[in-house]
Amino acid sequence: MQVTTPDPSLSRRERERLARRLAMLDAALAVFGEKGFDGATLDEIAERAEFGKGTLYNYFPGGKDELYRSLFEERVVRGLHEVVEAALPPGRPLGTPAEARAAFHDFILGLLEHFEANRPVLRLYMAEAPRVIHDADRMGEMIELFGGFTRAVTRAVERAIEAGSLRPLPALPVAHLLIGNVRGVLMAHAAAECAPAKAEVIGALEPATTAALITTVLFDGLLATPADAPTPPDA
Amino acid sequence: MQVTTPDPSLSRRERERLARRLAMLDAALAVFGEKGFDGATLDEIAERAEFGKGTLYNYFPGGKDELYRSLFEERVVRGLHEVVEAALPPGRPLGTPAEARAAFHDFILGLLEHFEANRPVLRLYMAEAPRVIHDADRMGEMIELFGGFTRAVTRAVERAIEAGSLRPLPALPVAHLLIGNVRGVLMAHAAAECAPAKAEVIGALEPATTAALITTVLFDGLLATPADAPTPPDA
DNA sequence: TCCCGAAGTGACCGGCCGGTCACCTCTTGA
DNA sequence: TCAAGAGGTGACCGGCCGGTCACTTCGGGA
Repeated sequence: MQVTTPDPSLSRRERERLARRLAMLDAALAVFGEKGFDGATLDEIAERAEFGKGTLYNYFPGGKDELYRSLFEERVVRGLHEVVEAALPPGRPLGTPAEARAAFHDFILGLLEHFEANRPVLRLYMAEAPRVIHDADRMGEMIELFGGFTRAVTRAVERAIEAGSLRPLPALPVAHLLIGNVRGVLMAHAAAECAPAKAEVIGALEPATTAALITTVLFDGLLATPADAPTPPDA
Repeated sequence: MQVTTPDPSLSRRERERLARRLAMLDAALAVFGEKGFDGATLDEIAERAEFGKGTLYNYFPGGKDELYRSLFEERVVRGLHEVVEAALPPGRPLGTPAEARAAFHDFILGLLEHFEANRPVLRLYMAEAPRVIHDADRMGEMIELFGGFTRAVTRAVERAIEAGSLRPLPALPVAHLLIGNVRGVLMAHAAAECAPAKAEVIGALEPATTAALITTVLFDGLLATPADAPTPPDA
């Protein structure tokens, strides 16, 4: 994640600044992820980033809030965008049911694998995003931040509906459902990781299996059909 | 809610004690719901409940934590149980696809209506439950608390699968998906209520419409079928 | 080599809040 | 009527943490 191409056009000074900024964001991600926004302390973030606390304010004058917002912009939301751009680019054909199914399956799997590989981001997303419910301004910002992602998914759903490969349902709520299903599974991941002793209540969670299940349920439906005997996509 | 049958078998003293306890829980629910666990102060809870702060410790010796846990047990989880008991009792027939569809539709609608009528509980559930990710012990308790609810839904799914009305998929993940879909919509409710200015990004949210949509997607699937023209269950 | 300013630092401050406890009040029962 | 104690109270305490700022360090140019 955050491949940080060194970009030789920058002066040494500038590159150093950028690297330090990233180190601070890394530390902040780790601490916010472990302790949550309120539980995290700037002292601990500064210590892990190996900078004095005062230096944090050079890079993030807005303090804790700005650190937090930057983390959401640069780690959480950017990751979501990368996944949707990879799996559902505007050019990807969705004209047949099989194409639509494959594309959304890739999207679901992409999300699962992305967060599998970025646990601290997952924890931040799962535990800290809902926090903003308590603050209308922050909630507004958050909706705006995630809006681009939701819109991209919605557009893909619209295209598939217009092409006749998906049922003519309202696209926005369908996109929400798609995303919500993955979010639910990711929440279970995070919970299982946090309390491994109770993990059996949650069930198996490999990305591939899970993506197959979600795709089956969402696209083919739960109801039994005559074609059921030759359809064993479960674990 | 919390109908609080006065129960004449109790002495006046005991009834008063119970009433005060409920008043405190009401106040705590309101404050936790508005400010979140960390943002809520015992002073404000005590003030709203019209008791001195010290009195809180007579009723909830464990302080803030116990108040919080009691709220989850007595408001959040109890509400979920009531919904599942009403819509998916062990005796309800699930033998045909139509029966299964109807039962789970009732369940989904029941959840939506329950939280529509209990906004503070909704806010607590949505914003504060994920907080426990940062604490393995609390997460364990929470999983245990919600376990009964999940198990009840899982059993209903199992019954429907055994009866042949649902596809033979693993029941537990399917139950998670069911619950997760509703949770996603409820999250959108909470978000829209918090930042009404941005609500258009989220879409319409009446319980009946939403329940119909979720049921259609989950049970019939998203893929277009030949029977699509005569199937307009959208808003 | 020395000077200067940009960058880094961490001790300190002020406010906040969970929890305590010495005091008060009000009921009860004799 | 009054004594006793159960129950209620809120001022206070101690610790914590976000944010500040006077001081130090460092690098680069003259």
